[in-house]
Amino acid sequence: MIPQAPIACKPGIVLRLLEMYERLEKHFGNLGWWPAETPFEVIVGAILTQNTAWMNVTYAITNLKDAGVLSAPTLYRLPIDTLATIIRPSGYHHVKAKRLAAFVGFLLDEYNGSLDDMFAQNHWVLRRKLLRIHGIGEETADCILLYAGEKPVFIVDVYTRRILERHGSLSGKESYSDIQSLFMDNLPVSVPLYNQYHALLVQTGKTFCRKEKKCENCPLKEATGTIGCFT
DNA sequence: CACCAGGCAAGTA
DNA sequence: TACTTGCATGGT
Repeated sequence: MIPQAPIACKPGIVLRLLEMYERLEKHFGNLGWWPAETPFEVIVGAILTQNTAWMNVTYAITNLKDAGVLSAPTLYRLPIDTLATIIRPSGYHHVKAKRLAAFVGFLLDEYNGSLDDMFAQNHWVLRRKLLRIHGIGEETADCILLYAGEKPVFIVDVYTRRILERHGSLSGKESYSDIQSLFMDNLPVSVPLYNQYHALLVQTGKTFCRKEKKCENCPLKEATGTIGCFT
């Protein structure tokens, strides 16, 4: 179950965030994110899925597995154009090949290729290091920390923004950090909770809140209005 | 056929 | 700082 909420929180907002979570959880059940077999595969998927449909990412990851190069040392040895060809189905493949190479280079240079060593440090310190890697921004860094490293960091993505905006809880001008703080200051610090909450928001976004779709039958349709904070 | 997907960096004003 | 643009494939 959900641990106790943090001390420095706003109870009204806590209740609304938890109500939203419970409605989504009841509708979708446990989504079991991240869909990957290893932490390294999580990180590769996090980079490949940038602004890209997940189905296309699965094709690229299958290609990497078939080629036997889904590991840091093998990826690092691969010529960049060869890597780009292998991940081509995920789109932006020349850009993403460089981004994968940048991360793998960082991992080998700084931690001798060991993800355990990389994650064996304060995760906010690690977050700053990840953000310096070419191709890793805030969302990708947080995906790596939460889903590969099991660190309690809340992920903000386009669906998080869109869903909260449609419920009148955001003006649209908030920064990534503003929205991340909205969740982290008002929810218990919990890896399983952050894991499932983000997965639920993405699933809700895909199912009910895509650009072309209306919000019919959305589990949040009957939910209370704005969360507050920014409106 | 048009539209869009689980971002990010680089360029411009 | 605050926009704008390029990057690209495959499903619906």
